[in-house]
Parts: sequence; structure tokens; C-alpha cells
Amino acid sequence: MSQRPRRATILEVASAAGVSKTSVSRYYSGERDRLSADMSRRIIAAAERLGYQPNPMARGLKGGPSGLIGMLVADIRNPFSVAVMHGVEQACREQGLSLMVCNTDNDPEQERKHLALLSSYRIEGLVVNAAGRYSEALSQLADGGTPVVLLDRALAGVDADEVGLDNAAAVDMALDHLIGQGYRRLLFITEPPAQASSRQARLDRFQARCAEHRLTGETLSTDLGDDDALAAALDRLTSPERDDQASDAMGPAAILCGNGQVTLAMTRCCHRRGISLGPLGLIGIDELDWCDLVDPGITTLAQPTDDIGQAALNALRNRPASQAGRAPRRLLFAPHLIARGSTQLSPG
Amino acid sequence: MSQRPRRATILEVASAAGVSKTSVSRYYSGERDRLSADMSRRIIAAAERLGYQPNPMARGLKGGPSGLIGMLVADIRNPFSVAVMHGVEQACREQGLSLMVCNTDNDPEQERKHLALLSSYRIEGLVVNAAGRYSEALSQLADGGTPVVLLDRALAGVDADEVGLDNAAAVDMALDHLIGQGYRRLLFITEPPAQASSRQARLDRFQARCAEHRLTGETLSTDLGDDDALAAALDRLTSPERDDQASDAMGPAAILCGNGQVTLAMTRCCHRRGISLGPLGLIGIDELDWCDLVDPGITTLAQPTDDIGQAALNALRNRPASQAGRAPRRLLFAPHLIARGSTQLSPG
DNA sequence: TTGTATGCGTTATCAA
DNA sequence: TTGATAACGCATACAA
Repeated sequence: MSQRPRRATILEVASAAGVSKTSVSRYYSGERDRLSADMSRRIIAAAERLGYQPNPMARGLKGGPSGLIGMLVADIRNPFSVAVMHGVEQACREQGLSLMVCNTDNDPEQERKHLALLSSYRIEGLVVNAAGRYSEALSQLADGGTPVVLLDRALAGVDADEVGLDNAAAVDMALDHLIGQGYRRLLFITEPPAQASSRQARLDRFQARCAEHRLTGETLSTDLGDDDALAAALDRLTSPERDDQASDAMGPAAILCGNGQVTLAMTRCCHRRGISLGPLGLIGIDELDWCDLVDPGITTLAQPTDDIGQAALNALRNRPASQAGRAPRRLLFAPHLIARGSTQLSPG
Repeated sequence: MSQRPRRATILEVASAAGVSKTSVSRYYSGERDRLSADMSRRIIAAAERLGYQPNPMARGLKGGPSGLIGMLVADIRNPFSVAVMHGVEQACREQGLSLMVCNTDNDPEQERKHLALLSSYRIEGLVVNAAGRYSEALSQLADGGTPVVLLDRALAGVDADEVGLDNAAAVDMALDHLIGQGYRRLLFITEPPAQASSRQARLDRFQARCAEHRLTGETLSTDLGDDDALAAALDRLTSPERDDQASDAMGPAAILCGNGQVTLAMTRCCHRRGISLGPLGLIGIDELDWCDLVDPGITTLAQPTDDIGQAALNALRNRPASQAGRAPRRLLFAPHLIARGSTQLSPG
């Protein structure tokens, strides 16, 4: 409709209200109490009429607060990431902040670009859940004073707090549950650990605890791309034809899936091969929509994603002014066991 | 590490390189060919050393291209939205654009805020998948010349193209499939149609086609909040105790779920009540991770989400300069039927 | 081919 | 309590 739909500027509002632009600026900078009632009235009237809204770019140029939080997500299609993002978002809303999300799709180049963008938009904080490599750009941002929180991964050389799952506790819970249910031969499956510290942490803990308990604890690292690797591991676990000893004597077998993606891939693999769960144990880290729906129900360790998201934003905001030399904080959350049929040896 | 981690400015690069800032600006504005080799070399060296990167805010202030595409998502936890977002993102990457995503969580206030933000960041286009109400802010943005594409919903009064599923074709496919499989009593379940035009379109088509075929075609609109509504509808459909006529004579019953969320809720409802699918038909619009995993497999109509995402970005970019009076384009995509056990009357 | 000067919309500093 | 003016970092018309 309108011929000149360009957004009104502070100057236009000022002249329309018959005041100086400084006053208008003050009004929008939260110094309303320092303006006379009459002035406030005229400003708001003019602004209303012109549909004025301060331009964040110009604002940002001057260095004022942007009210912007950024979030970098490695894989937007991972339900866990989305769930946490939702938590961050809720927290932002409560504090009147806006959240901008960039998906890097595990592409370092994208990560760099998005980082540069967010940084130049003067975000007041950044939640990062990106590829686990060291990032020069990220480090620069953190050194530049922008609070950074690492989500679900640690990154050496970057001055940032960490928020995520208590991986050791999670693995312990999984193992205790499996052992308590009578499983004795364990297999841990993970996506490549090099890409995320949490994967490595879970893997390490798994191996340590298995050794402690003197249990057979094998591990498989795969990118889930080829079903064959999963199938092979499955065969090894389920077929009792082993050289060393009679595996039956060693008791039933169970799989611990390192995250939701693995749980999906593994469940699918079992489903295809007609392997029924329960007799073969299956427990996964991360709760998913469908875990109560597929056959005996998939036992999971649910992460408190909302809490994690909230904590991430809090860590961003409550950070002590002087960071120098301070050891990064680590906010770890315990998971919640949801026991279902897939870890029940005999159908209840 | 660095004491003065503030990002380097064009001026600093210029003086470090011993040239004027204009030349540096030119270098970064794609006019490198108009600079002498020597100058280019010095500029890039200085920029490299200082880690210089142009400030998009300052750039944006002047009105240059921002290389930014915005996307508004109503519910980030909806896998369909995420899948489309991924498509948009891929397309952006190919064109060297950055995508910023804001989740409105179906909150009009959030939508308004995010819209204002994106708009002020001079986005070159906006993909909107938000609540289906008319939005003054959105309309203003579109009138202001920013290309807008409506995703999966129409919005009267907004000058924008539409991209999404061919809802009529989808419902037709579903109905043809169900009827072909022998189902005769049909129930369509949708989330509140008022919130999204696509829901209404699917509902309308369902009713029209059922009338055409002289089939019992009931509908249920629910927000999925209470399981009871679903359960009641289920009972009505499955229990043959009806007043009008012997329902058995009318043949087997099937449910068409209006989207993925409905499919999930309905599958869960059936699962809880021990109703086996197949004998009760179930088909859902939207393919989901777990559809091949739960009991007989859930038949779905998969949307070509990547194509839709691509098309959305294309619509944004290839838009004729003068929009005035032009009827909005409508880019509709046909779904792809994935037949599974849930629409097979007798187990194959 | 290179440089100078000006303006983009806002906030901050200072003066009134 | 208010206003004039100088930055902020960059692009661009214009001059050299």
C-alpha cells in the first residue's frame, strides 16, 4: 500500500514530536524517568503514528546492548539439540532477549561464517553446540569478551563454560540398570568420538566401568552411514559362536547406544533383522518421541533438556566480569532413567 | 590472550596497509579487479594479520546487500519444519547466503519481536512458517519490499508467494490408497484448522471427496492436548454399537492424520489401548523417523521437504522486481506415498 | 587507479 | 530536563 514504506527514523519521530532526537533516543533507552511527562507523551504519540522502531543496526554500531543471544547448532535435525534450543529460547523470552539460531550442519566453513555474522551483530552471548574441533573464530569471540557456553562438548583453548549431561553418571546409571536386569555382555555404540567430547567421555566411562566390573565391554565407533558395521557388531554379540569361551555362560547381551541417533539406527537394524529386544538388551542415551511406541518399548536415559537450556543461558548472563585465569565452570546434569521393555530379559 | 580483542576496523587495516580505507572497502565490495596488484597484496596482508572482517552492521546501515535470509518457524520441534529449514539452508549455502532462524513457539508476541529484529537486520528475504493469523508486521515488511515466502500456509492480505504441499493431491492420494485397500469408514484428525491454512485445505478436501465417494467421512479437530478426545473418536470409530446402521456392513475403518504431530498422538493412543493397526487403518501426512519401526509400520505421505525448502529460497530470489498487483505465486509439491502395514487390512 | 568527504540511524558527551 | 554534536564502521559520489 504505502509508497514509502521505509522504516521511520529517530529523526523523523523527533521532528514530528517537536523535540530533539536525543530525547527520543533517551525514551527508548530506558531513561524515560528523566523526561518530562509532556515530552514522553508527545514522543510516544509520534512514534506510534509513524510506527517507529529503533534500528538495532545503528544501535549496534554505537555499541549499545543488542538484546541478542546467538546459538550455533551442529545438526538441527538432532532432536536433542532442538530440545535444548527450546530451553534456551524459553529462558531468553523470560529475560526479554531474542535468540538467533544458526545451523552449521557440521560444516566448519559454515560455522566460521555464522560465527562471524553473529559476532558482528554484537550478540551478548553465544551457545555453541558445534563440531568439536578447535575454532580460531570461536576463541577470538570469547577472548573478545563475548560470553560463550559450550553445549554438550568441551573445547580446549576456548575460554568458555560448559553445560551438558553428566556423562559419567549417565553411563553408570545405564550400566547399573543393565547389570541389575541380568545382562552381562555389553556393547557400547557411539558416533565418532573425535567429533564431540561427550562421546569420548561416555566411551571412556563405559570402558572403565566394564573393566571394574570385569564385564565383557566391547565398543563400536561408527558414523551410522553403513548399516553393515552395526549389523556385524550385532552378529558378534548375538551369535554364541565365539572362540574364547561359551558365551552363553557369560550371560545375556545388551547394547548401550551413545545418543539418540545411534538408538534410532540400532533399533532399525534390530527391527530389520527380526531381533527382538529385551532378550537382547537395548538402552539409549536421549529420550525420543517414539521410544514408548516401538515394540517392547525402548529404555532410555532422558536428558533434562529444558534445564540444560536454561542453565546455558544463565551461565552466559551470570558470568563474573573478570574471566581472566578463571577455570571454566562445568554445569553437569544427571539424566533420568525411563525403563521400558527393551531392558527386560523375560517379557513381564 | 590479546589485550585489545576488539575487532579490527577498516581504518586500522587501511593504515596498516598504508592505503586509504576506500581501497580496503573496495577490496571487500568485490571490486578487487579495479585495484592494483600491489595494493591488493598489501590489503590482504594487513587484513589477514589483523583478522579483519567487515562489520555487517555498519554495512547494513548504509543499505548494501546483507547476504542474510531470515526464517520464522512456528514450532521448531516439528520435524517437518526442521526438514524444510534444512532444505532452505542448503539452498542458502549454495548461494553464499546465511540463514538466521527464529522460533516463535506459536507466540504472536515473539513473532512480532523476531520479525522486527530480522527486518532491521536488512534480511534480503524471509521464509515464514508461523501462526496463520494476519500479521501487521509481516505485511509491512512485505510492502517494504522484502521478499516474503509463506511456507505451508496462506495469509490473506500479505503480498507473498506460497510454497508447500499440494494438499488436495495429498488428501486424494491418501483417500485413494485407503479405499483401494478396502477401508470404508474414514476419520480425519487435524490440529485446529484456524491456525494454518494447510490444515483447513486438507480438511476441506477430505470432506469434499468423502461426499463424492459417498463415504462416511468424519472429522475431528483437536489440539492434541487431551488424549481423551482422540480416544473418544477412536471408540466411536471402532465400536460397532451405532444407532444409524450396522457399521460392519459399512466396512473397515481408517484414520487419516493431518500431520506428523497427529500421527504421533494417534499412534500413541492406539498403542495404549492395544488397538492393532492394519485392521484399523492409519495413514499420516508427513514421514517420520519411526514410521517404519512401530508395529506393522505406519503408512505415510512423505513431503519433499528438501525440494520445498529449495523452492522457498528460489521464490525469494527470482521474484520479479515489480510486485504490484501481481497475484501471489503458489508452488505446490506432491507428496510421496510410503505404504506400510498400517493400511493393510489383513497381515500380508 | 586511488583518495576525500559525506551520510546511514543511533547513542554518548557535553553544554545549556 | 533538554539539545547540539561527535562518534560508531562502512560505502559511495566525487575529485584527483
